[in-house]
Amino acid sequence: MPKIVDYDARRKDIADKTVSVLVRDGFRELKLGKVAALCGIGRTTIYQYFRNVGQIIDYALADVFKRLDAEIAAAAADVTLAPSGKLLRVMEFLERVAILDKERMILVLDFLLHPKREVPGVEFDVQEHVRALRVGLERVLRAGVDSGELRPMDAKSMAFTLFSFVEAATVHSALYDNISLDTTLRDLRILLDGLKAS
Amino acid sequence: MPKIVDYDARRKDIADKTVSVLVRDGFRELKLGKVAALCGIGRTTIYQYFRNVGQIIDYALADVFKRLDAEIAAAAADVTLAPSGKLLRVMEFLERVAILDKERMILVLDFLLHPKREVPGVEFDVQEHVRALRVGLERVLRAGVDSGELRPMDAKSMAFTLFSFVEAATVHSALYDNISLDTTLRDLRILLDGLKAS
Amino acid sequence: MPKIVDYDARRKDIADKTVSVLVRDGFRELKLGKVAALCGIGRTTIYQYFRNVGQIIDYALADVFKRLDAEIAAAAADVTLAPSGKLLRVMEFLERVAILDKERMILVLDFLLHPKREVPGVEFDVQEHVRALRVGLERVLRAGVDSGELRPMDAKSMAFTLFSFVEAATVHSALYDNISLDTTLRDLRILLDGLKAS
Amino acid sequence: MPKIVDYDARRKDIADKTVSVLVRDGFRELKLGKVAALCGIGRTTIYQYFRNVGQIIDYALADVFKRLDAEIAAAAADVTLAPSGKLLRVMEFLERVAILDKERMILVLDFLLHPKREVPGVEFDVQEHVRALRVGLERVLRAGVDSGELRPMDAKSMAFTLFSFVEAATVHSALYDNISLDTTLRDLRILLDGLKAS
DNA sequence: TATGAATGAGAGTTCATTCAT
DNA sequence: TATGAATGAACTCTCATTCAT
Repeated sequence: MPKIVDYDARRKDIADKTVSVLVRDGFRELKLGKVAALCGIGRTTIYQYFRNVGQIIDYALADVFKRLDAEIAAAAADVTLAPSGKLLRVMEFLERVAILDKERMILVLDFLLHPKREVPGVEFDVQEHVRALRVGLERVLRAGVDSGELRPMDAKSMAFTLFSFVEAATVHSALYDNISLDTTLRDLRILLDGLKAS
Repeated sequence: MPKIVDYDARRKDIADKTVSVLVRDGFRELKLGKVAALCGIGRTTIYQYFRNVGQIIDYALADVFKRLDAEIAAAAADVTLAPSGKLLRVMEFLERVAILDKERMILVLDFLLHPKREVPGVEFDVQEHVRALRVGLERVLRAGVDSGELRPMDAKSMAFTLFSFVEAATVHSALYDNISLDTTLRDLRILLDGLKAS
Repeated sequence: MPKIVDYDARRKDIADKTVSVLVRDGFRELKLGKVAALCGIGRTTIYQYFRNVGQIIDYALADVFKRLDAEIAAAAADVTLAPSGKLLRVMEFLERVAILDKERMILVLDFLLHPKREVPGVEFDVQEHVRALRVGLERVLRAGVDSGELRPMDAKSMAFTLFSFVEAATVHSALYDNISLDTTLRDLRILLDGLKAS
Repeated sequence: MPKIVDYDARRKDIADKTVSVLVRDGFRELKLGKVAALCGIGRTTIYQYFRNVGQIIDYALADVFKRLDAEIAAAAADVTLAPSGKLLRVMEFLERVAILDKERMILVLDFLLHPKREVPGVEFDVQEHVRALRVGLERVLRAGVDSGELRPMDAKSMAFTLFSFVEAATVHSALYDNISLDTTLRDLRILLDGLKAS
């Protein structure tokens, strides 16, 4: 019987290291050799796990959005929460990711800034997935407005604005290592409080 | 003096086209061949105007910041304006650039997101220049607070926040072609009004 | 103005050397490095003249058949020759090529033996071109039979058989360097004489 | 003794499939992965049976010639046959192989056309073995001439010519699937009849 | 025995850059 | 000045082969 290796764990490791190199050095400097070295494996071993560079990025992107999608869905389905509570939960989660998992979020931002795909072979449609996320936010907002818990507003536009907040947090955590999650979350709560019907 | 005009015009053209390719296709797809084709010149002719790829980007970045620096300096030096007026002028300018000259601003954002330089050979320090810009903003804010025109605030933090606004505008204009400059500026004015001492 | 190089001459040189390497060492040992070395140029310079390996082979094959086609057409159109004369001219030409330009003919034979294309990217359809050549031979044979100059025969089958003669000559000149063109041609003439109506 | 039977059977299977891939797709497309897939075994299992690719080809070539050598030897030793009978038996056998076992014969032809060995590591000397075969033919011819059964001839040259017949049959069966063995053998018999002393 | 894991060697190919006109 | 020619460096990816179970 062959060597026993945790296939999925290694896939994840390769994808993580790829994102790291990508974010630290930029797309132009993404060399599989660097990734392999970081993983402690041979350069060609990567091809046991991914067909090509594009597939690694695809995996990383799908992985990010799987978590984001799941959280939004979970919040939406949480019957113990009023719309404002759902909103807070989702936004806190996004901020948390933007600050704690900043490399992945920068990757997402890269693809938003360069729609024509940074790397040939990447099939994942970041733009579309972000749009879907925003629609999820919108739905929560609208539910709050309908129930009278949130003040009347243009839900679409507000979803947009709330997303800006996440983007800004991503940019800032890229720029400054010491962004405080607590402070950011406090600011967020104040902002969201303002959305409640008086 | 036709030659000199031609020379500088072509340098600018090459840099502009480079930024276009970069932003549209991503750094990884930046090929001098594409740039030359867009400029309608031979591939190697580029080397008559720039020593290498890094120098083209350097030129483009320097060009952006020359305008930004100049505007901030001009606003600061404008004796006809009160601090709040200077602030408005600077911020309006930045928003305008973010929306109307979005490719250049995306380039700047790219370098902010990837500090280790997207292209080897680029010497221009974007981080440092952005910091300088923010310090300029801070100075205006502090002057306003000191003169009593603006309400007391943490100027440093506020400069930071105001910059977020510009970054968000850049991301959004990358994402959506039809960002309205007017709406954005109106929102900006409301926001800045809130900074005035009552 | 750029370096002056005889573009077509170099293309031909590259194709010739490619065929040489191919025939001497086999398809598996066709390495562009070897070809480039034989041409006295850098490995990557080849890509100035051909898009990829397949294109080189395509060029070589097209080149062979251009000559073969031209000769068959010329013989067919030669009004000074009776059918038996045309037949002799064509067959002598084919034998001559098989012996004097044996590398190119071995290349053709390779593709006949391995219909699924030896090299990915080769588009030239050798089987079809050989078929066309045989049809040309057939036409000449039929004209001779119709005019009464040649004895009645199954033209299709005879064209086939005459081709075997060329193939055998190719194989033999591959095997033995000292195949005598004169002897082969003499045998050929005797053979073709037998086709004449008594 | 199931294991030993299995072992040899699998060696043969691997060699057969290797030849198939080789002949169908060309040497350049010979990948052990394809062979393993055709055999229904894992890619690396092949190394339980052969040390490397060259050894597989060696085995296949040796296998072909073992049969050819044996048949020639058997015919030569067959005291019930006159030289012309031996000749017929050998030639019929060769034709039969050329048509019924065409893949193996194409393999042989490949090595004749590319003396420098198609695959590095192959040690089997095809040229030499074919030469030996021809010498065997020659011996039979000479015996016939000496006994007066066959008409006087240059045995060496005639052995050569008879081989051409086999080569042509191989090329043709590669080209056209529906080569008729019966027709070919009938033609062969007529041809060989012509060698008999009147 | 059988085979997944792992990898070094090496191929084709691309491209920024230099050369030469 | 402008640019085709030329190429070295470097990258992605393939594959035979070895390792370890």
